[in-house]
This record gives sequence, C-alpha cells and structure tokens, in this order.
Amino acid sequence: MGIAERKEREKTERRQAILAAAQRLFNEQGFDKVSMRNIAEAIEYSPATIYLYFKDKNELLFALQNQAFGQLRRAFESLESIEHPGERLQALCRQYVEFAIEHPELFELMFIMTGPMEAVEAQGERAPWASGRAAFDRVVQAIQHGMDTGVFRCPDAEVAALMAWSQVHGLAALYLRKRLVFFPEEERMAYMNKSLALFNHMLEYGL
Amino acid sequence: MGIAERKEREKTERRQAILAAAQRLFNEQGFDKVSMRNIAEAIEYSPATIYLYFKDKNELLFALQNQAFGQLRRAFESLESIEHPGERLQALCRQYVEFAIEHPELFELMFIMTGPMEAVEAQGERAPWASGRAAFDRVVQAIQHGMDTGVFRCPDAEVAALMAWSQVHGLAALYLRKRLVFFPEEERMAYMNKSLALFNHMLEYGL
DNA sequence: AGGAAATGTGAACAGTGTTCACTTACTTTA
DNA sequence: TAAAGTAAGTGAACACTGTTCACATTTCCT
Repeated sequence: MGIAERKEREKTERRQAILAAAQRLFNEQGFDKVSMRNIAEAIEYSPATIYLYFKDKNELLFALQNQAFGQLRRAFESLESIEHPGERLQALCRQYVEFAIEHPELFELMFIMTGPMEAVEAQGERAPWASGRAAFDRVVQAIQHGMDTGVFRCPDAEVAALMAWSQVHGLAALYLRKRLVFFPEEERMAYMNKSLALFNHMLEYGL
Repeated sequence: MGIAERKEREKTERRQAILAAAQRLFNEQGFDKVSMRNIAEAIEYSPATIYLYFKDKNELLFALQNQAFGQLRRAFESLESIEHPGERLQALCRQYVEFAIEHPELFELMFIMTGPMEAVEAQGERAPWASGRAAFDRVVQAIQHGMDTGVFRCPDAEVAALMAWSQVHGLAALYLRKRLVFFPEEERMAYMNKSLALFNHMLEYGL
C-alpha cells in the first residue's frame, strides 16, 4: 500500500511548498504583501487551491508562526550553555530584542499579529499555543534554575518570567511599531540598550 | 469678515463630526469595522467627502489617536496628586495597564496600530508625535522627582521611564494580542497583577 | 447677473479573503 | 479493459477595502 503513503507525502510536500513560498514573500516583501493571491502566484497555483491545504489564511499564518518559533528556539538553545542563571536570563532578554530587530516580520507574526492567534483560538485546545509556551518555558527554567541555586529570591518563577518577557516584549514592540519616534534616530538604539541594561541591573539587585 | 470665519468653523465642525462618528464606530464595533465607507454612512455622506477633510485614512486615525491621548492624559493627571515618587510611578504603571484593559480599541490606536504612526512620519516634523511624548513625559517627571528627592538612584530619568513604559506596555500588548492564552483564563489576571507587583517591588529596591 | 471657488458625489480601479460549481486527472472496482 | 468513484485544481463571482477623478451642485464675491 505505498500509494496512499505517496499521496500523503505529496500532500504534505505541497503544503510545505505553500508555506515556503509564503515565508519567502514574508521575508522579501513584508507582511502586508502576503496575500493569498500573491502566494498562489508564487507557487503557480490558483488562489482557491491553497484552501485545499489550509482552512483559511489564519491557519496558514499559524503554520508560518510555528516555523518561526523554530528559529527563536534555536537562538535560545545556543544560550543554554550559559551556566550562571543571571547571565543566562540577561542573554535571553537580549536575544529576544535582537531577534525582533533582525527579523521584524517573524517577530510580528509570532508576537503581534492577531491572525495566527485566531487560528489558535479556533483549535480550542486544552493546552493552547504550545510553541509560545515552549519559548516561555526557556525563560521560566532559567529563573527556576536561579531560584534553586539561590541566586534569585522571588516567590514564583512563572511570574518573574512573565515580568521579564513583558519587559523585552514591550521594548521590542514599541520600537517596531514606531512608538519611539520621539527619540532621535541616532540615539534610539542607545536608549533601548541603556533601558535594557537598567532592567538587567535591577534583576541583579532586586530579583 | 465673519463669513470666512463661519466657513472655517463649519469646516472644523464637519471634521469633528467625522471624527465623532469614527470614534463611535471604534468603540461600538471594534477597529476592523472602521472603514471609510462605514464612517461615511454614519455621517450620511459619500466616502469621497471624507477626503476633503482628511488626506487619507492614516490622518483620520492620527486625529483619533490624538483625541484618545486626551483621555489617557486625564487619567494620568488624576495621579499627579500622589506626592511620593515611588507610589506615583507605580500608580502610573497600573493606570497604563488598566487603560489598556478598559479601552482596548483606544489603546491599540495609540500604541499598537501602524496607521496613525505613518501619518506622523508623513508630517515629517522635527519633534514628532507630541501627544505620545507628552504622555511619556509624565513618567519622566515622576522619576525625575524621585531622583531629586533621593528616592530613586539611577543615572537617567528618560532611560528609567523607557524601562517602565516597556514593562507595562509589554504586559498590556501581550494580553491584548492574546499571547497569554497559555495561562488559564481564570488565573490570567492574577499572573498579570503579580508580575506587575514584582516589577513594582523591584523598582522599590533596585531603582 | 456671472464668473469663481468651495463642496459633494457616483463610478471606477486595483486590491483583499473566501466560496462554489465545474472540469480534469488519477485510482479503484466490476 | 471499461465504468464508477474520488481527489485535485480552477475561473468566476461575492462582498468587502482605500483611493481617485471627472462631474454636478451650491455658495461666494465682484
């Protein structure tokens, strides 16, 4: 019965081809050029065909988001070797902001756009948004490790992780959404870095 | 020459009527129902007419944004009476998140949507986004006050203000954009409050 | 009264996500 | 092998979106 398997394989291959094309459009043209018609044109199919492989655009964006989380995961993993919990947490924070600046479209997809999260809601799972949770857990673990070794003294690792996440996400989101325009462009990055440094300093003495 | 004045007045009145209609749509239907055609219908004009009073939709959104900042300003002003700098800063932080939860559409308009900021960029002013800067300055002042009275010891009030802003903005933005879905709904608010409390605690001991 | 300026509009353009009847191609069964 | 059944793909349409522009109407000033 190799024929059913082949069909299955071909199906996921086409699905992957669609995602690859969408990914390429995302990176090269920016997220508002990613329309169903543009994706269809890129893979030389009709727009309607995409709906044979994805329920709607939100599901496609959700699939793209999952792929993107793979990239963030790899970036985070490279910091796992840092033994000191404080330094590891700070590195994670810096990495998050760096990721937002280096891959703005992916960051938008993962943490700002509403579309992919509507797909998550539509799934109605009991443990929703596993890829988001997995990334969050890296931070939780770093803090838990710090609590275990007595470096951090705070009541709850998840709460502390949420605080750290909010901090770096806020900085990245304000920057990407142009809310820091009143800082002169040549000083903007410096302000962001100093602000992040101040947070890290507070972590050191306050957490 | 009262006739030219009357014309001017009528013009701004109609402009205001358009904004009022858009505002109403925003609050009642949510921001993705605010289309030029819907606004036009609400004021019983043709869609093309709106373009006599606003260059494009971004300018209209920018005008709406400015109005919204008036509301935030009033909310912030009511905290100006708090003398203790630490308490005032904490109150400002709480107020920011509270505002986001109570007026999600306005918050999106002010701090997340790209449209209004494109209008800001198009203006090309030397000191752009005055309403944003004004709100930010409330935080800067609170921190500066704290530095002057020796409560806070940090090198730069603006940097500290950016940190605080990022913190609360991150929390609000993650919440509004559904990135906290993996926290069970009944515990979500508690996590947010605890996270904010932890930040406030760190401010107290680390700033 | 007549020309000029301001005000308003219908229709169109190019774009969006999505659906559905329809054709084409492949696979299974009799 | 021929017929039946299933899977894959599509063109055209629907109801939207922001925006422009030639045209009509109203208002103003000389």
